[in-house]
Amino acid sequence: MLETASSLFYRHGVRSVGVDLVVLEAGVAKTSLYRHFRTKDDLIAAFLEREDADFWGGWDRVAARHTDDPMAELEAHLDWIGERVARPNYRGCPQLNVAAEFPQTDHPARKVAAAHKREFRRRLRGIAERLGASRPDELAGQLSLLINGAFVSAQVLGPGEATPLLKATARALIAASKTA
Amino acid sequence: MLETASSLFYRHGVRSVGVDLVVLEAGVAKTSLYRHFRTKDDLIAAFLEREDADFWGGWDRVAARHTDDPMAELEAHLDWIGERVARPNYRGCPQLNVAAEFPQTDHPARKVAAAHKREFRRRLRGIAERLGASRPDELAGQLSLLINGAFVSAQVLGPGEATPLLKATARALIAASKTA
DNA sequence: CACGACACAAACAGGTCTGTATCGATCAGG
DNA sequence: CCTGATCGATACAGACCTGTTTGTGTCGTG
Repeated sequence: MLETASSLFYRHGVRSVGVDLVVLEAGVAKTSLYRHFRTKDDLIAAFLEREDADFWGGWDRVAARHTDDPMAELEAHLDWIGERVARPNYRGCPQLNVAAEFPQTDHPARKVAAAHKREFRRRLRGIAERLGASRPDELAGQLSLLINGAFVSAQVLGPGEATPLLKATARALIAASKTA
Repeated sequence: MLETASSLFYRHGVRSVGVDLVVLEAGVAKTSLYRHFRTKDDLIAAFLEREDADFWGGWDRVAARHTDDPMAELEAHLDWIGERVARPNYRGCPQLNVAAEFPQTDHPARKVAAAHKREFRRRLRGIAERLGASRPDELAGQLSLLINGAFVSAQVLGPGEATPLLKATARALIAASKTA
């Protein structure tokens, strides 16, 4: 059920998918949905938590293959992210999409999204430290801007452009982070 | 009327603002609104066109002060953008927000947003060429990712962090664009 | 077998949405 | 002063939304 809702929410946007469509597509009764999720807002938050877990699952799988080489790890992450962004049905980062759909920062889903982006920057800072950047938090911020930019720029990027652009940019930023 | 609609749309999101609220706030009749805009979708497209014109108005005003120094022009743009992003009521780039709210790429407002982002990259390429980058289109793509990333990362950036982060990143990218 | 927890189905309540229709007021030009 | 165009106000149509209620079935466990 949550999987069906997640797929619908991601493809068509959270606000344009009603609970009636979710229960129809999932083949469950509306009472069942409301037993597991108190409100639709809770369902949206659960959707983002699921996406969050999926994202870090993929991240950790990549990171585990490069425990001793932070540069290789970062490039592997950018490969993976660039490939995902270039997919034909890519519709942007779900966390950013939901944040754009709900301006209220106290919405339960917004809290999930904010935590996700904080964690994202935290992990980038870890890599920046291991890379020996002189100001790791600055490098993490730069990489965070870069990758979030890629998430929202899929439409304007040419096919296959994302990955090389991400990697070239990251290399330039890392080189600069050591000289200063 | 369009100004009222634009303010409401930007602050609360397009989908959560109904035409009834627009006409109430604008002090006009709904018949008048529908005389000037055939549908709400047309009103949304007009909202983005207005934002587009405003954005390039500000851009051109900045550019006019630095016609002979592309580096100074870019830094001035980043100053202006960073300041805007750091404002307390900043709610992201309206073009990106609407794109996130409407997955259908054939929505009239999506066409305005796509054209805006193409124009954005086109102008950045002009600056990259004048800067003497060896691959100006690549540098423009990098700067485009960077700035769009800043647009969506306002929530996660610390106060006053945006501008120095943007400028430091741009300098690193420009330095790298000349050596390669 | 019996019971309780959970499932589906379907109707409903109360509200909101876009877009239209109707009516009266105002105002400018001939 | 008359006519026509534009405006505001209001009610309405028809659809959609979230969430609840009611009733019926079904399954696993004691």
